[in-house]
Amino acid sequence: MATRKNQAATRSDGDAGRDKVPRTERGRRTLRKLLDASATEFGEKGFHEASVSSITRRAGVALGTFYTYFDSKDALFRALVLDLSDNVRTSARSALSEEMTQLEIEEAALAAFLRFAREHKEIYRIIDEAEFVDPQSYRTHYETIAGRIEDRLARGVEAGVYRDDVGELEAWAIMGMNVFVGLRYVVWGEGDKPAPSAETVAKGVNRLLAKGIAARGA
Amino acid sequence: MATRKNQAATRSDGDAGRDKVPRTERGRRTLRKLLDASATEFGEKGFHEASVSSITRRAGVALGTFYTYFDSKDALFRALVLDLSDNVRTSARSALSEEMTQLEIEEAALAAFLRFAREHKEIYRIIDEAEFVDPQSYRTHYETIAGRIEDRLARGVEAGVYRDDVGELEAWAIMGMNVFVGLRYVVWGEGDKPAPSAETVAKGVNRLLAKGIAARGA
Amino acid sequence: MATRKNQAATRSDGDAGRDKVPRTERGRRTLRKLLDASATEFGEKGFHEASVSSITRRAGVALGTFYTYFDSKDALFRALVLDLSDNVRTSARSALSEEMTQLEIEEAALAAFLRFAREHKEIYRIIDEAEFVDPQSYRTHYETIAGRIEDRLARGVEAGVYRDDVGELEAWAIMGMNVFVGLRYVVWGEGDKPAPSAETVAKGVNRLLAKGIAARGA
Amino acid sequence: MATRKNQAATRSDGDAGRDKVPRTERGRRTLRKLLDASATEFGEKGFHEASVSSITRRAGVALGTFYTYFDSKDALFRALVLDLSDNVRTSARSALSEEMTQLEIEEAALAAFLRFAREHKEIYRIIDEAEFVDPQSYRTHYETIAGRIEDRLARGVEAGVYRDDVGELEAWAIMGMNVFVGLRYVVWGEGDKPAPSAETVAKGVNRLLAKGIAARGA
DNA sequence: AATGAATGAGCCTTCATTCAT
DNA sequence: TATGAATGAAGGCTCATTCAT
Repeated sequence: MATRKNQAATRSDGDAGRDKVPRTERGRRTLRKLLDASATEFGEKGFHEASVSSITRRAGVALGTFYTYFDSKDALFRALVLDLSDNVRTSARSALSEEMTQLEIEEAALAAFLRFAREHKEIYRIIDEAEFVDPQSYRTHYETIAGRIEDRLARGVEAGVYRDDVGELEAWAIMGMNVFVGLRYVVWGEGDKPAPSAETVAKGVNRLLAKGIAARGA
Repeated sequence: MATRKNQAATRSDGDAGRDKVPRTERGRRTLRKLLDASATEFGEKGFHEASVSSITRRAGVALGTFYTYFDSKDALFRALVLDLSDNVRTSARSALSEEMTQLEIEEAALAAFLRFAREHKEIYRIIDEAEFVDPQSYRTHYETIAGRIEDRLARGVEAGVYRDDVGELEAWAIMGMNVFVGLRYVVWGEGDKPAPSAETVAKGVNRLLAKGIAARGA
Repeated sequence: MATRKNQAATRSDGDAGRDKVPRTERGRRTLRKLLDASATEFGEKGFHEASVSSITRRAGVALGTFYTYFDSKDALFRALVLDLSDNVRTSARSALSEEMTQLEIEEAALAAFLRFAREHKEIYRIIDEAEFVDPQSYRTHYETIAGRIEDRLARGVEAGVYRDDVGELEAWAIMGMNVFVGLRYVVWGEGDKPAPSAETVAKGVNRLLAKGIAARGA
Repeated sequence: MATRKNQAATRSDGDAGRDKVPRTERGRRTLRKLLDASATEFGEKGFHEASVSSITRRAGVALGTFYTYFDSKDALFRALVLDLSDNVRTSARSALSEEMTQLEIEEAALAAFLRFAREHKEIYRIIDEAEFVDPQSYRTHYETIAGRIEDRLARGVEAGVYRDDVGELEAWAIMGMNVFVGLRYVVWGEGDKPAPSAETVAKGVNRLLAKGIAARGA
């Protein structure tokens, strides 16, 4: 059949499909509106329930305009995951300083993440759904973060403030703690009483991280 | 349910849609085939990519037969999440014994979970996707597990083996560690070298849990 | 991207994609209705203007029913071309008899084709459009017909009624004459005066075929 | 035009939509680029698969520029068909001379057409597709050619070199032969052995035309 | 209980054409 | 004249669910 190149042939991963870059100022503004609208839409409805037409409606542009900037709904989702990953990193990084001890850095990083998540609750749904929509970026997202934690641990070992056998396993454990306390205290909140502050939660986790839960004499 | 707003008038929430219980032996066998087939299908494809017709094809029954046993695709998914939650619990419970110390219990529980996940890798995808398909069962799943951990922590505090200020926060942190090391070492594996055993991973996490990562003198 | 197997991946020619065979009597009736409706629709509008929904409307079935029997609009078109090729052949064959001379056979074949085209004017549009929709079946259609004509010529040579150097070239020339007089006198007709009968046209072409147009003495 | 019923209110037939004539040298160059690009594009993809944006990309101009020169995709197609018809005629005419006999003229005309088609294979696809895109120009194209052949036949009759009952029917038959041997030997070629020359094919067809295929004594 | 044909709402994507600059 | 962003109607296809047998 030589007809229709029937709708988006499932893109093989090798094919980069770089989203089109706008050449005018107006184009840049439209692209921004689409990205913002889609973050909200995906956060509220999840990938499958989200619709391109609803996204363009939110953005206040015509349906077809979407395809001026993205090859497909999938492509937009991928762009968004990258964007959010970047934002998390930037936001965490700016909370750290050279004068902190390694444990303080770890605590500050968690607090920064929790504050970010408080402002961008949709990040949980979007990242989590990447497991199904784009497994590669899901895996990359967590491996990247674990890698950064592991690097920090290595510096702590070097500095003699951490046991010298901590490594990758601990990095993944720390990431898991951070993600789940964020889910519990930031995304789901308390229900009745006010949610504890990001700093309170971070301090509690940091205590466990530093000393464990065993009683002194045990 | 946040999925397809199908022709069927949205059922009011009160209507539990109890799945039909088969009355004959033949019926019981068909139901079992459907459940097994759907676990595989959902594990491989995720909820949205999975299709009822593919599930019935795997099960070797006609499409229409599905609706003799389940009200909807969603209902099947819900049943599956409950089933898996139960299985995880049973499997963990059987690994514990009265003679263990609290920390040993915690370690054994994690090891049991990792072994279970090794056999049922699909559990990650299925539970995770519940966040989108049936948020309530997703939340309930994790709250239930956290609750069980918290109970064990309370017993440890009572017994004087844990610091007396550990509680819910620590329970969620522990659950997060467990989930993420499972994701890293069981679901994703090593790539090159053989994945570490469930016991090795559990021991490593338990050390962090007991003593933290700070160096002795720090 | 692991999502939607995005609409009919352009089928590679190797993949047969056999249309689904109905298992019940009702199914056979529905399939027949769809084939008839699509012949009319394609004949009236051509492939691109034809729409699946219009075809199902004509057939009096629901849109989705179409996909119970065909993988795609393309697949239906392919099936139709085969069907028409078969019908042309059958109709021509039944007009021939063993007692005819080779030239009489050739004339009878053309007359039969013209009568068929008179009843099924859509065949021209459908076959012609295959050049664009499914080039392979277009080429196959004409090569098959030319092959049949060539075989008949060979028999005439053997019998000594044709010059002994006629062959493939003459076969294609004959097919071209037949197709174009069909287009002129059957499909387009006369406008004012009544169109000549199939037999009249066939006789005229046969005279050219037998003796050419040169004057006796020339 | 049988294509897209676009937003634009269907233009009444009276409005010829004369393509805009460029006033500057730069304009003339742009128009030429567009025409050349579209001949290639339509030849490669056919009308429906061809896209205005691909044509402008080939031509190296912006999308919007297209509408400076043509009212629509259809208008461009129509212009192209006329252009090709003209080219065929010019090319054939230049191959004929006053000294030739009528049969020699017929042979030379076919040879010239075949040579032209060899250089412009796209002509087949474009003319054929006119049947669907612009039926009027399709019909006109063939009626014009048949008319020219008929005129030549009349001259042959007058000169006494043709039987005196040849006329329109023979004209259409001749055109059909010419078109189909072109399709067979020029457009599709041989596959393995080199395609026969235009002259060889023309000579073969001319023999059939002059004397028919019946054996001498038959 | 089982079967499989039938239903139709829903949504992604294409692309000719318009328009503001 | 040229540019390229914006528009939106249109249509192919999917698949959960229903229904007649």
